[in-house]
Amino acid sequence: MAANSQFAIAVHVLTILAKSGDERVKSDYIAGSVNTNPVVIRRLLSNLQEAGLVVSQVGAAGGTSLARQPKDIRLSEVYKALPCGEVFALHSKEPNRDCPVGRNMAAFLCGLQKEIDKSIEERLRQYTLRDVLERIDEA
Amino acid sequence: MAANSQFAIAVHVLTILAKSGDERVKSDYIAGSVNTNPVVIRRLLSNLQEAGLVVSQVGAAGGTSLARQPKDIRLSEVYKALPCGEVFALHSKEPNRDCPVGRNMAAFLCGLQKEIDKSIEERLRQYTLRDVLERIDEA
DNA sequence: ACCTTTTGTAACTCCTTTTGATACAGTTTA
DNA sequence: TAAACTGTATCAAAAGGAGTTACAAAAGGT
Repeated sequence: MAANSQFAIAVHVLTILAKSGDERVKSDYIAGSVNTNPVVIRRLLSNLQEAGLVVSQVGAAGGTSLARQPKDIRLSEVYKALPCGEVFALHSKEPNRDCPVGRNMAAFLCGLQKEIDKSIEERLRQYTLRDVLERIDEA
Repeated sequence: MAANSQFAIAVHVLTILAKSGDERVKSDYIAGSVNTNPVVIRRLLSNLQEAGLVVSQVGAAGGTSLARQPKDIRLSEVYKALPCGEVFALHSKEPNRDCPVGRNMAAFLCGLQKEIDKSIEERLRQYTLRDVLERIDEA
């Protein structure tokens, strides 16, 4: 359970919201559907709200709904909204400074990380939430 | 220290081997350069050897060297050689079966994972170990 | 106004994974 | 045969994610 499942859950949650249209959905309901704890969902929704993808309302009759049409929400936005880690981590301990290779390795790898992240985002930009809905329904 | 730094270390290690040419390098030396434990290095080299990227020899005067020229080792091969996880994890607990969204979500996300992984590999295929050497040296 | 419902968050435990470390068997060289 | 390595098993330590409980703050209904 260590790997980041936040993106997966986020897509799931957003799909539920998309299906609910303008109706506000409660974290309790979503949690039941995703099969987890409501707080986990609220934490996630908090991130999505910061990114402007959803709108939540507190209080009785509160809940969350999409901030935009499904066709205007790209999965790349979802990905960027979450505090997911990079594809690979840099060295945990800094390499030995006496090693000529180690000295410049970090800079190279850091640049590579950014390139990869860009690739991922480009790929995810091809899908909107509406695409997801269609795939889910036709399956 | 939870995130996977194996890819980063692998590139570092392979660069050291590339710089050493045909000479066999000992895990102790590499560990000193990367600033970690020799066993961590040997575990990693074990993966790289399975993938046919390096050749190790046991016994006195043993050590490891590249199995091919740096120009013939692509970073995508390094990536594939390692048991790194996926970019995002699927749900840890299976979604509620009563939820129509949850039922088909896993299949969609699984396909998406594969697509992303392909993107990463395509990007990494553009770099050979020789490219890394050049970047490291010119910096 | 008050009570209920619901979000937002802090704090804590639990679990998993990665890393680091020790130990030792098996191999090879001299 | 002794010394120097790799290959691995095993364990402890560290970090992070996920699940929980608890509660303050906000909003609606009566």
